[in-house]
Amino acid sequence: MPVTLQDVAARAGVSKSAVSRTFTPGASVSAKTRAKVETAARALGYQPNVLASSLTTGRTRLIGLISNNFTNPFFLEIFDHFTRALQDAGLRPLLINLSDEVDAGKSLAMLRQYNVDGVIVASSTLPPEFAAVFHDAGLPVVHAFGWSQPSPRTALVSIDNAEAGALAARTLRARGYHTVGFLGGPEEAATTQDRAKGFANVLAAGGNSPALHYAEAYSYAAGRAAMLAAHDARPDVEAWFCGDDVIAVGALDAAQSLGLNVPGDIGLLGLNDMSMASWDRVALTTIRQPLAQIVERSVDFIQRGIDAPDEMPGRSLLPCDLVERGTLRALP
Amino acid sequence: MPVTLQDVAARAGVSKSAVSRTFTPGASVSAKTRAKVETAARALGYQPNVLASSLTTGRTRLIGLISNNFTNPFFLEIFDHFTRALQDAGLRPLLINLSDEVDAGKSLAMLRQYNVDGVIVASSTLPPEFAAVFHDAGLPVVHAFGWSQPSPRTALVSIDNAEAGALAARTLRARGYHTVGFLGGPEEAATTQDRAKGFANVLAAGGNSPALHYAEAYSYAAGRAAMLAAHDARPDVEAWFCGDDVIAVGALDAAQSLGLNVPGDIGLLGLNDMSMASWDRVALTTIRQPLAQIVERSVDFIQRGIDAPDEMPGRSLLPCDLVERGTLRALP
DNA sequence: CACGCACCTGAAACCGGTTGCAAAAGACAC
DNA sequence: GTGTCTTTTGCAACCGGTTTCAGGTGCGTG
Repeated sequence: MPVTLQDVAARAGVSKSAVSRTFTPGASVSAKTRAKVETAARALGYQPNVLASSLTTGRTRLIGLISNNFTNPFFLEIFDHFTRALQDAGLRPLLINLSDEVDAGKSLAMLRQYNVDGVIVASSTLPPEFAAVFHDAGLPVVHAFGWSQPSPRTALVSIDNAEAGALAARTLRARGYHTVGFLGGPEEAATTQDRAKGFANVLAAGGNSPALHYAEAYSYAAGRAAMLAAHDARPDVEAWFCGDDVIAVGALDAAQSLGLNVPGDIGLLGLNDMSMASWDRVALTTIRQPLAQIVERSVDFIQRGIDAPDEMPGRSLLPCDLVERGTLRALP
Repeated sequence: MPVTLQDVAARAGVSKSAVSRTFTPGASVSAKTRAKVETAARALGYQPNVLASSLTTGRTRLIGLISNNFTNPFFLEIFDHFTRALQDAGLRPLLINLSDEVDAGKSLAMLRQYNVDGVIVASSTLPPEFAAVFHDAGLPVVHAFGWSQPSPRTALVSIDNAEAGALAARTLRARGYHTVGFLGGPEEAATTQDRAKGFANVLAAGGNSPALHYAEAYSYAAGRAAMLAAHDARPDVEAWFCGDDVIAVGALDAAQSLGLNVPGDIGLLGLNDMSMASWDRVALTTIRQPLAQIVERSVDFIQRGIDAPDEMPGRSLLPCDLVERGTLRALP
């Protein structure tokens, strides 16, 4: 049913090779045959079969997009940007949901069956070693939104998490909060540790140290539960830097249910600037991740990894900034 | 670098065919050769190349998952379910973001290059004709979350939108709201019209007709703007049935900014039951779409469409139910 | 007009599998 | 041990492309 190279060749009265070359940039075809082929192709509605050509070229233009974060609304924005950016680069995302799958080997097998040209791991909770598995299998990998310590071997695009933590600490201090805490995401995640470290370092300079609590997941429910526990343990904390926005919203509602006024009684600071943070009834003061740039850079790195596999994997830490809304008191 | 059928055959001391047959369910291989092949394959870490086999079988196990709704948080839940369900069925989603692309032909070309086995259109705003384009190209199509009038040719899984509208009307009436309105999503969408119709029909039975207003998109900002305009035009309306939850949240904040108390001064009813609807500070009363079942059924239909292309496309309208929260007054 | 050269072109091999076919091997009954 | 029937097996062709290679074409030049 679908029209093939052969069909076009027959109709144009040339060989398969001629047709193939017409569609291969940089191949040697005369203007005349090119014209003949193009007319025939148009008439037949010919679409080259990428999969068939991948057999010989070894390129599928397929990119595995892996994530385990399908409950965090910020990731819809991430997917939106990634799908567009990949499409614009002529690549196609094969979306892999790792939410219940912890085994990197298994997803590697899935992706190799499809000969993907590269892998983008979009997750702040998957460990660096996870991405390394793909690298060891000879695939270009970019870990986006991950940890920020020097990476073993894979490309990385992320904010500087320690710097984000530091920015959070400076922000809270500038607003006169003395006793502050970190209400982080999953404790074992490298990003969480990086943020905690940056946060604590700045406080240490002033002779303080933060209360540390962790939510079990990046979700509203986990954030709410963590805040209740954290406040119970440390009712003296005046402001919490939350692991991310969705945790912060959970914390916000927990505070409300405890009868605490935000930002009067307690301050909350998020991270990400997901779209809901700007809803009036949320109005979350937060640290913005430069989403578009992280995605753009990631796709750029993946392209480079494909074109020049032996080059050193890139590494890019982008700056964040503060978005002032209503959950921290104003600067004095 | 990657290990091929040939390598396994050589190591096992058998022909390529034997290896191929070992991995083809239902093929005729003796237990002895099967064992030899399996040991060799395991030792080499062999992964059959789906793409190569697709050349002869015509099956890629790739499914195009098309959506244009990357700003509506409910769709993250949809993607979560779809990716899992497809994975469980041994299929892989090729995610296509149509947000800026209106041309069905162009996305068809993209998908044909990859020989997808089928297409799932997950969108309430793309017109039925859009899905039909894929059908005409000979691809199994399922339109999920779409309109509910008899479909031209493609499979459809959705709620009964007219019935959802009717349920909304009955719900508002039972709570004593007299003058009510529909604050729909994009006016041209078939789903919007279906919901409006069902809503109006029930009211007509009581001799009433609803105020009708439409948001320009399924987004917070559009919902907020639409509510401001709608209230300006019809300040007498006591309760609005909103096109979906994210529009409803926009409306909720608009009401707040107008100094209206919800549900005291004005009632709001959503549709979808997205996760944020249950946030304390949202607490949206809404009509729940049976997300998991819609997805499950869609994947089932796609499988059937692949296995038996000539069968009539399926059609499934699933029931919704009311989730009572805080944006409508209680039953008397 | 013959020669050299750059440029095009088609035949054929190949990518990694599947499958129809005919021959080989086993199973079974006698 | 033989004949027949059923499995199992390998060969070779094929899926839809790409690419090497050798030969063909057209051109400018001496």
